[in-house]
Amino acid sequence: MSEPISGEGLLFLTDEQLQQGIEGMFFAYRGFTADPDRILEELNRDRDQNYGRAHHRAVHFVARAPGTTVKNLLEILGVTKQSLNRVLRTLIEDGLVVSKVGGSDRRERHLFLTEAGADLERQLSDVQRARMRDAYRAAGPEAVRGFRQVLEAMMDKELHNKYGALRDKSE
Amino acid sequence: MSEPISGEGLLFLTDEQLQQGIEGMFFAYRGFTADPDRILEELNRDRDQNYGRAHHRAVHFVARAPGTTVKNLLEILGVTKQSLNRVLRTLIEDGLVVSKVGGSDRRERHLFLTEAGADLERQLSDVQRARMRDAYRAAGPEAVRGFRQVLEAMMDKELHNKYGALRDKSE
DNA sequence: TTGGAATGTCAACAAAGCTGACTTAAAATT
DNA sequence: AATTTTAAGTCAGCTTTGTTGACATTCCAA
Repeated sequence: MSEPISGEGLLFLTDEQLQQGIEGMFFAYRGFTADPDRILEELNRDRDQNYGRAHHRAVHFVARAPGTTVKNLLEILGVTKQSLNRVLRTLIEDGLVVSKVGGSDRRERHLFLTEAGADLERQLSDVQRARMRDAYRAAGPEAVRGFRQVLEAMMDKELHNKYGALRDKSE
Repeated sequence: MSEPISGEGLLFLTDEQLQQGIEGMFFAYRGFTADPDRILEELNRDRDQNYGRAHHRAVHFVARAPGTTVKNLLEILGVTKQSLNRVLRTLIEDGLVVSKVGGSDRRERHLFLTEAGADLERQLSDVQRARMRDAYRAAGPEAVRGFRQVLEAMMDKELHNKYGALRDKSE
């Protein structure tokens, strides 16, 4: 208890320390989603179709990997096609996303943001990045490296790969 | 792009770096909840009342702060009392949680886990801690410190306080 | 004794996940 | 050429977990 972390790279982790990490994730994730949630809520005033986190995620990843297929998006988001389809349908109906038939494989649909879609994405992304930037700055560069390392180690292996792929190609 | 992070404590953060942090949070949170989710899903086979993440969270914080009041739990979880009540009711009906009238203030209900409740909590908590432990070990002690710092900086201020209080007292 | 706080309950609803069954079109395989 | 597989989409129905709003009860405190 007196020396929870050794200097040799070997970790003596108490349950209390792990517990704090768990709760840290819980509270931090709340903060992480709070700002975009607020924007969406305001945007939903006097509208018919309400957008939520699911829409945010879809728009985010379409912005991130323009031309991505529905199948790819399904794998990244980890939801059923029925669930994603409901979200995509409203986004397409509202003119935020367009779906184009694939060139080489015409079964596929490639997804892109419209101007309006990109606008919304920017709004959501701006506040989320701002919070991330503030947190990074408050914690410092060394902490940021550590943060990234722990996050990567916490992901599922397969997701980790999809995440890696996302950082390279976008088609 | 060539020197994204300076050595002087001043951060030059590209949007790409922040974006990666955002996606890191998204994927890591999925990993973070995956194991307890799986246990609950298995447990839900051949049962009537299904438990989900909301039940996990309730049980977690009751275990963490035995005797906590409903009001306190509401603040920590950030949901409405109706939503929490539905979860607590099933946990109480199933004999996982007991609610005791407060001693000093008899309006309050103090919550405790029963033996069975503590058993479930331990199951869920074990796998979650195991993942956290593995991630911490893989990343190393320096990274863990950084991770914690960034998480704390990412929380909302009020939540940060509740989180801090949780680390001290449990009543 | 009256007002307000803490708790709980009922009803209704919405977002976002799920399963299962099915269609259409295109591609791949046999 | 015929069959099977894959990608996408749809319909129906269900669950969990969140939301409002209205209301009752209990009981502390001014």
